[in-house]
Amino acid sequence: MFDPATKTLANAPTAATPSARSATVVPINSHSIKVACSNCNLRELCMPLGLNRDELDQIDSVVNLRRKVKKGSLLFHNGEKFTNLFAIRTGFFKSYVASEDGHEQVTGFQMAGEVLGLDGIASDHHTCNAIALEDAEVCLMPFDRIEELSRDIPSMQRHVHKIMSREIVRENGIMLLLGSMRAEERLAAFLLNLVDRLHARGFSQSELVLRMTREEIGSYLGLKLETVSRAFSKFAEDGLVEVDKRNIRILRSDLLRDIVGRPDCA
Amino acid sequence: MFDPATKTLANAPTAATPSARSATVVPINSHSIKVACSNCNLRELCMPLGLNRDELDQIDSVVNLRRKVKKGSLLFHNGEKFTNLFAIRTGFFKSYVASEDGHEQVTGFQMAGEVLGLDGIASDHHTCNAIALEDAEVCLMPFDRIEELSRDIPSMQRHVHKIMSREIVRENGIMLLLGSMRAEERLAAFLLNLVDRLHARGFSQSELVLRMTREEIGSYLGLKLETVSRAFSKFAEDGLVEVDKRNIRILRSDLLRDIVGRPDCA
DNA sequence: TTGTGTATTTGACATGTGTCAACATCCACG
DNA sequence: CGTGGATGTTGACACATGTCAAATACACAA
Repeated sequence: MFDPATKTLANAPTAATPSARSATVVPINSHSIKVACSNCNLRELCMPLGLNRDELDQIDSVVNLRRKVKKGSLLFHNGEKFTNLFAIRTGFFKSYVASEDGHEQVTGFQMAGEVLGLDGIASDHHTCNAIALEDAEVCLMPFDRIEELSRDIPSMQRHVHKIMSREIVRENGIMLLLGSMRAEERLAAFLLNLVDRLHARGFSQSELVLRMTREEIGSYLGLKLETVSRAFSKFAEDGLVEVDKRNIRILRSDLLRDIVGRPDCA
Repeated sequence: MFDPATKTLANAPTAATPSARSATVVPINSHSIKVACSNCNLRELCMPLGLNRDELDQIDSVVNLRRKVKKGSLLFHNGEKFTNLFAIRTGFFKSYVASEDGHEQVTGFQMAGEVLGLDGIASDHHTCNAIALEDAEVCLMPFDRIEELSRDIPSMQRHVHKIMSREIVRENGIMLLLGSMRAEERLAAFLLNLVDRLHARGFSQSELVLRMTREEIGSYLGLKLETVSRAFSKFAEDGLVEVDKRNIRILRSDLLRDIVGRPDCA
């Protein structure tokens, strides 16, 4: 039907040396390979702007470990001791909580430049799980070092606060979605949100590849997978999107926006 | 039927001088009235423990304004410039977001010792609204001063981070509730959560007075007010609670817990 | 290549919750 | 001491979404 974006989520080189494949924690030698925050092309997404050379060096000295996470494996899990925040360099994650009876509720999907693990600060232990939906690489940010840096660098401190507040605001939005929207409104909001975030990372405004199953979308949106599937079919039928499995092309984002905005437009 | 708790939410003296009633912002003279954080009986709820005299004095110098908020009036609203966090001293609030079409989604109910306004940090403007459900008094905490303090006092810094993380974790729980629970499970979870928080403040483990309408409960839980009412009636019929308007007595918290835990126990 | 399991779509039907309406109750206020 | 509006309860019915089932397509391993 159409040619979905095949570009990987980050512009970072994906050709990891095969010999390093098996290691899960990779120390970075900042002399040989310049892979520190200071020259990371995602810096503007996950670090404050306007830092001077000295401040960047301080950050580099804190964020110097990477971890590769294979598709399907956990980055952290409920109950695990909290020590690091994780900045996603490449790949795509879902975070979720599990209720006592085993039900899984997806609480978010995270992509390059976003931060995982904020839930762990409250009690020194993670309260949710994060799993890679595709092969991924994350930067480890030891939280006590982040706090030290925040004390030295006010813009860093403000940045950390903004990241946490942003997550609170995001979840407020999800509560609105879960509490008052109907199936098609939810899916429309979801698609627009995803494509916006991808666009901010240099991808198409209209094409996206879903990294998650219908069931995972449904969990996130408080719907069953069949309902998600039907909503996709409805959108396709109405000419709002083209759907080819997980390849989505948005044809009428204006109409999708209308659906989100007005609860009663069928 | 029974005698609901009539005690006000905080143990602080409620007899404000009538002359001060009209003022909305009341500067505190720490010499004449000792009403600073350092001797506030809610300190253990909203400030870090283990601070020394000097650190407490620093906090007192930052948190020195109070605001009275009459029942039904806004503490802050969407779009308003963010400058302060608010610690609730007495009273009860709801926070809510509004969608474009006017729908209101309650995002939380806050009581004494809890903090409001964290949503504003992300963009320097509030993104939700907070309204007093009963006459209330809050302490104003200028956020830039809080950040200064956090740089000087590591335990203060950690405390601020924990408060924000706690909010993230709370909202994760609400997402689980909204995404996967049914009406009675939601209401049971809601009641248990409320009574727990009240109990932590010295109130009964079994009796509570709801400060919000059925409609507000419904908005928070993603239900219509009639559904909330029916769920209350069902609980009463089954002998789990006694319901007399907004006065609730929990008779079988064990069974309420069962309802929350097991989705399919009718 | 064939086989096996996962993911997705679609249909038929069930049901939980929403919608609408009537009524009861209570509080604020004249 | 009434009275009107907000709040809460309950019933009848509608409908959006869940549930169950079947068919298809695809990915991946043998």
